[in-house]
Amino acid sequence: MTTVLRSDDMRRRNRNLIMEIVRRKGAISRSAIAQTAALSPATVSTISNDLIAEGVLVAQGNGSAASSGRGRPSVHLSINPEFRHAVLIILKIGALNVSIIDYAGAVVAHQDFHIDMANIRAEEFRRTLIAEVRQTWDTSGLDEAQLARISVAIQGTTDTAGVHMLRSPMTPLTDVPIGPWLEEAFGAPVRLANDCDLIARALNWRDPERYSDNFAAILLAHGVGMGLFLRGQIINGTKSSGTEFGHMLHRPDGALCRCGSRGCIEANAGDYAILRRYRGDPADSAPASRVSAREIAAIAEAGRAGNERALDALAAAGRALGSGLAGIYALVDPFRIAFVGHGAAAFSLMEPALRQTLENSNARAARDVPIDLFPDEMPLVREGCCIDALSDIDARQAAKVNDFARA
Amino acid sequence: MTTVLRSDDMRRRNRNLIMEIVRRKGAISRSAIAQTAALSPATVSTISNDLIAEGVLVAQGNGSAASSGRGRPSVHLSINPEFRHAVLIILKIGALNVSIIDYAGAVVAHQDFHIDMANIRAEEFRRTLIAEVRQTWDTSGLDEAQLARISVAIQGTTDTAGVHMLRSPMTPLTDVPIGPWLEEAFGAPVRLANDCDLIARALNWRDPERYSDNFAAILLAHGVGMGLFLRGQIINGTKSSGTEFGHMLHRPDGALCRCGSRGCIEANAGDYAILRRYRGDPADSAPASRVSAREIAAIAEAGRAGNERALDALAAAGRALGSGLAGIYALVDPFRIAFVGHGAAAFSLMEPALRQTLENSNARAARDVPIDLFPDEMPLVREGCCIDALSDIDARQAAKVNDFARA
DNA sequence: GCCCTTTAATTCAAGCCTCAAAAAAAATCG
DNA sequence: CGATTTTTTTTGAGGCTTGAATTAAAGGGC
Repeated sequence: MTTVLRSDDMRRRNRNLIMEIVRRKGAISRSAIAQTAALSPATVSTISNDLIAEGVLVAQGNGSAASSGRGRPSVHLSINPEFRHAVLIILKIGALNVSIIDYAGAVVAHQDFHIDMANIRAEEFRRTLIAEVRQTWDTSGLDEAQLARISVAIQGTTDTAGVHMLRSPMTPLTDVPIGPWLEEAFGAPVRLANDCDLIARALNWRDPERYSDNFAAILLAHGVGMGLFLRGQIINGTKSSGTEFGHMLHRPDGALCRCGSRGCIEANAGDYAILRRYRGDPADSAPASRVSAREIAAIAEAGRAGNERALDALAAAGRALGSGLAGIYALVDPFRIAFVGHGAAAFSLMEPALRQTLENSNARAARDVPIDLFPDEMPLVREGCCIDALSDIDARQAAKVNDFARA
Repeated sequence: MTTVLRSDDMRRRNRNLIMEIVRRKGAISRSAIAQTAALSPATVSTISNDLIAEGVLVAQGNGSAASSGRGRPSVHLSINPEFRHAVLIILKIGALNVSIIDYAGAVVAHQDFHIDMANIRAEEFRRTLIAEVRQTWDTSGLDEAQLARISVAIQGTTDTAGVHMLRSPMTPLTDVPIGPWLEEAFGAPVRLANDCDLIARALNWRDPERYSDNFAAILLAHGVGMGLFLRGQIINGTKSSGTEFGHMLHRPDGALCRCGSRGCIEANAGDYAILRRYRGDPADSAPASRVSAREIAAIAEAGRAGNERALDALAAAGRALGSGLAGIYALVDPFRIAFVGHGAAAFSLMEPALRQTLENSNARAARDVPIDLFPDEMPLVREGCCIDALSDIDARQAAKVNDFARA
């Protein structure tokens, strides 16, 4: 069922549109905004002057930008970095990275911590997390009133609201209320998101031409995860965020997975699975708990040098990924894939098996699906987390102004 | 990227909202509309009087509806059946059903034709189709200017635009331009849609409480198809409509499918697959070309009486369906399923195997997913086709009025 | 039979919002 | 220094929704 539309909704949406354009372009004149947004100059003027008055945007005399000829010079608008700040937290096995960013997305403070969550109790985790975030915040020298949002990227699943961390390979703890913890400690809205979802979000942000309606980001690391966009919207569980692509069944009674099941895609394409097969360990042997990027790189190297076991292990990974994709492609026509993470560095050796698997499937046309590689996932996770935080601040500010005007 | 919003968009959307409410409620007063839509009585008054002036709605003195007490009696608004008419065409193996409906969705003419498309040439198909539609139209005695829309339900896939029929089990013809044929012959907009998608649409229309954000309709007939809603939107291929759920791989090198591959879900759960296994025919024997509903019912009957082969065949179907669902549930958390078609009448005997398969999968929680049964798919296909046609007429009319006002 | 109460629908003025056109601002060019 | 050019702002018009006031059309009570 559609929902009512009032005139302030109109303003809010056009305002968000302008913010999106400014964020993407960095610095842009009012008239250029009007053109890209298909809004009239008058409207852009009104809205952007409001934004400047609020302190959201700043106008900077065109400055260096070659006073490009005749006419009144355009004034470039840009995000006011000082307007608000956000905390980005990236939680992954063994590590906790905290960044403080300004409203323009620049990192103003950053610290990396080690954390072993394998045997941690919830209360200890809570204290550690808060202490390390606070410590990082303090190095920024900012007033806490400046903090408008905390975004957390996690390996694992969250509830849809992005409040609790349901399950994660980092820890045996389940249903961890990270959201409420941080909200209570810092008084700012908090949202958790799955790392793969954030990678997909980042790709969509970076290059909306390529990554718009339908595409997936597949993280090839210790585990295998997927961030999926369909019809321009991110698809995550109805109850939890993050698709469990890695735990789709590839081969009944196949190799043993970290999750305890057998035959998952991950049990064939995750780091530990590739290593296990390369070593010739039995398929039901316990997954290694940690595999370094170097080890995977070494296997790829061996494969390129012609090592049969390496080639076999990587081909198996390719087949598992291909069969999972074929399943999805039966539901939705083939779409672009980005393989992300250090597994992507070995992808060229998985690719033939993957494409062959697609060709043998019912989604034959998927054989030629475009695939991009991003061996380092961290910049994408950070970028996704960043845009998640900032666009949320934008939206909240727009809603606040609206409510204020109404009251 | 979001898009601009102007004040006429607002009006169009609120108008559509009102139409949706009137369509769903059948006859409803202005004040009741205002309440359900969360619009002010003033706005509803303005818009609905416009609609009445255009002839879209009619006002009927509350009539029978017990003059419910004090106060000025409410006037019920309802769709004006005479405003426009639509042609609904349902194409399935061996049959071509044509209905003419009025603007309120009532069938004013209907004819069923037999058609064998196994060895038909495109030109002959075109002529037959047009002739039979025209013949049915003529029995209605309506003026052709009354025809505002043609909606076609097909077994098979279409392009996303809903213009060409790409592939269908009905015929070896591919890429059949049914849309352009009919548009040229009747001068009304035409859209083709996959039958499973329409079934899902119908469920969403009938019972939006139950079938809203995430659910799937699975058609169990000769083939196995799926209409899938995620986040309230129908998901079909990026290039073709209709998910190919039936051709997801269930078991590598498994039973022979109609499509030529092996191990598809359909090759285990389609009519012919159940019959084949029941008879004890080898799994690679050629699929029967047609199986009647009675045959499936007989197998179910035998199963209920304890026949082992029948139970085995139906359990195999349940396992195949369960494994396909488990795959989807790994991507999206478990959602409600409606099994539709005569296979649904035998579902109780597939259910234990299906739920067991889910329980053994990684989507363990999916074991308790709610499942509804609709043994007769035709009313749903018709209803989906009907609402598809009518809501399109509504939207076009709203856009036309808007454009007119702007010019 | 008349007046009061109650509920539905309409009218009206006000407040937003966007837009086109005109005006103002701020440069360059000759 | 005035003409030209381009950007931005101002202004007036028109569309939309809304709350409040008004009108319409009943039933209830005396």
